[in-house]
Amino acid sequence: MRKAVDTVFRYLAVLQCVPAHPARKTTTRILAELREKDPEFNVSARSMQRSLEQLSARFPITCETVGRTNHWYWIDSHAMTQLPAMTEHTAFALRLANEYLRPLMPPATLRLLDSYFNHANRLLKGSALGRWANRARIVARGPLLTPPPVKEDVQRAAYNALLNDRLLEINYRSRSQQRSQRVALNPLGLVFRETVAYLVASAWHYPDVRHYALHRMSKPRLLDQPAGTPPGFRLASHIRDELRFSYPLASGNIPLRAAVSPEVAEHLAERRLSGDQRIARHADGRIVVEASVANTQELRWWLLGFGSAVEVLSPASLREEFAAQSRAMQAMYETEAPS
Amino acid sequence: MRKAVDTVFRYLAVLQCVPAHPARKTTTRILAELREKDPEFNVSARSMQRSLEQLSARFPITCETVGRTNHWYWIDSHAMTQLPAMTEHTAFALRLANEYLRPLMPPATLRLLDSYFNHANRLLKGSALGRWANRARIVARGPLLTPPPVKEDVQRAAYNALLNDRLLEINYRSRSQQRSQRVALNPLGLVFRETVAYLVASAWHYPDVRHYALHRMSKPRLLDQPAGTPPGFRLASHIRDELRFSYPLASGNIPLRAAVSPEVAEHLAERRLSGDQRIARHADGRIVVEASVANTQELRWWLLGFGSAVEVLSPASLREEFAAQSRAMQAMYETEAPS
DNA sequence: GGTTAATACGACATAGTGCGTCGCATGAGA
DNA sequence: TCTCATGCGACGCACTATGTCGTATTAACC
Repeated sequence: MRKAVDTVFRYLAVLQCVPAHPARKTTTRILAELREKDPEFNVSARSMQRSLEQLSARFPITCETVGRTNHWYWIDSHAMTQLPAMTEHTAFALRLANEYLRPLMPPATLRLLDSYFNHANRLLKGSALGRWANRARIVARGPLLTPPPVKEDVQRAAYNALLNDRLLEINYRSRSQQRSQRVALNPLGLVFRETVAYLVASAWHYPDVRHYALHRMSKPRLLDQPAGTPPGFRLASHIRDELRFSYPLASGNIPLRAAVSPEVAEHLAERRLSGDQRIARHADGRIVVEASVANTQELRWWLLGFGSAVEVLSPASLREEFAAQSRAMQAMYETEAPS
Repeated sequence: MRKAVDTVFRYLAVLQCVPAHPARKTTTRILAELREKDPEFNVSARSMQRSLEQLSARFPITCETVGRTNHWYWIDSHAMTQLPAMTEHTAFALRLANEYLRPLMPPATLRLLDSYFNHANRLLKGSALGRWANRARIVARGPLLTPPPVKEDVQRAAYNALLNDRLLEINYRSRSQQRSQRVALNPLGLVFRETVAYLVASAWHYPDVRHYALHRMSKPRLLDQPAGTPPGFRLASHIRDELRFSYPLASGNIPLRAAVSPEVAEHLAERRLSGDQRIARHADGRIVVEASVANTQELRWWLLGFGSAVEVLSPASLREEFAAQSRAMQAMYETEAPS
């Protein structure tokens, strides 16, 4: 039964089945995959050949003829079409997302999303929204840190190794040693800390689990040997243990009480620290914030950043930490600056 | 003249032209838009009606008949197809992006991107990558602040007003006043500060430009009157001026010199403060970082967050600021905590 | 309330095209 | 050299997409 809608449907399925550039599929493979996915895919091989040929006239797909068989692929993965089409609002949101993510994500990971951002930009360029570049600004916290560049092949290999549970052989240039060293890693997880991506892995024979920054890797090679997970390994608990000293992620919450300046109170009135946050204005003019928050290092950073605009009242242990911190700082700054 | 496979591609064009749910287009509008885009779109209106009806049988599009005219739209914006299909790596990157953005973006803006994230999640669910939820973690800086919810209609109206240069009438509940007030705003720009979105606008007759938080708006109504931009207004300079006290974005860079702990040095070795950052290890064991950085409030927050692990050496003015800050903190904490 | 414009939709005839089938050419592997 | 797999040209037919016309319904306007 030949209906144009069916044809459209089928063509879309074909287009979705054709892979993006580095990969490719033969005509018969595409047909087989589609037949398997949808049993009512009753077209002859000839029709499939014709479909692909037709589609290649209007979409950026081509075939490379090796021998007698055609291998199909998308030429330009940046040329993207989607149904339904992206709206201007969504395009704008994507543009914002891009700006937000740029200082946070490893560049190689971000590059995977480039086609989306490009698509959004192309859409906005034509419309009145194009001016929005000058009409929206993101005021970020913290300075813009420059993310270290990760080699694209390293990123791909690391993701693949983790995905397929395979050993990953790389040159690793650790911070302490100048020269890089060839190691085979047993990938267990990925941790992103600000802009840096770390592969959580155990080196070849050794049982201990360590962190390897992706940007210090080079010359990746996927080994055929399957990787093994140490019994009982769980990424969440590993992070808690491994990063205990630098970034403790305590499980329990603590009841925080702090006196804050009007500016900070205003800040917190809009973005609450927790669901149960309460802000009370005392008789003496001080504003006290109460909230149960996770007892983390990040909390300390964040509170400390406000300086004298925030005074931790309780828990007593946290107050003592801050008192010690301020004593140390005061001692530091009261001496003359060394040249 | 009905050329070969034209029908099929025309149907595709129609599918791309039909908007996602909240929006909708009439049959004639779709025809007009397509005719304008592609001059060889010589089909009768009747054909277009038939096309849409046919497509609605296999694709999630429907029409709502208001009066005598049909308004078409995609039912389920979550059902998305993109060409070429999303790869697993990209899906994973999107998933990460989602996690990164959640604490940063206004929820309503984030919701515009939901279909992408959902699409990615659906893709990952089936594959081996599904486990990646337990294999990747983002270690963020700062506690998770709860973003204030923005009403969806407010967000849409605000974006539309800015896009079409139209006056926006809303109920605004300012922080100081309990009751909300009806105001007509002249939209000029959007500013995102942490998770809060502000509309930069001037109220009806008044010449001064102010910031209106989106989450304090309700009952939006787009007016037909065109909005006007004050002569010489530029968002970037406005932010610099308006936010001078809370978030100064000074234009010039300052040469920062700071003594840091080994941990902070390690941190900075990976994410550089600036392109010219240098880290020197002095004879007495102290590590000194030099970089030219923007002279902003965020820089102070960020440096202060490290507490006694960072000692600002120069510029002298900045060091004096930090010395004063630490004196104030010390004074604060050496007195007993008030109950 | 009457009139007009706009839109949707059913019916019908016809052209022309998508699809299956067949057969041949070509390249790879045994 | 033989065999198998794939691509591709050709052919014929069924069937569907399309334009046209007429009618029903609604909104808008005087």
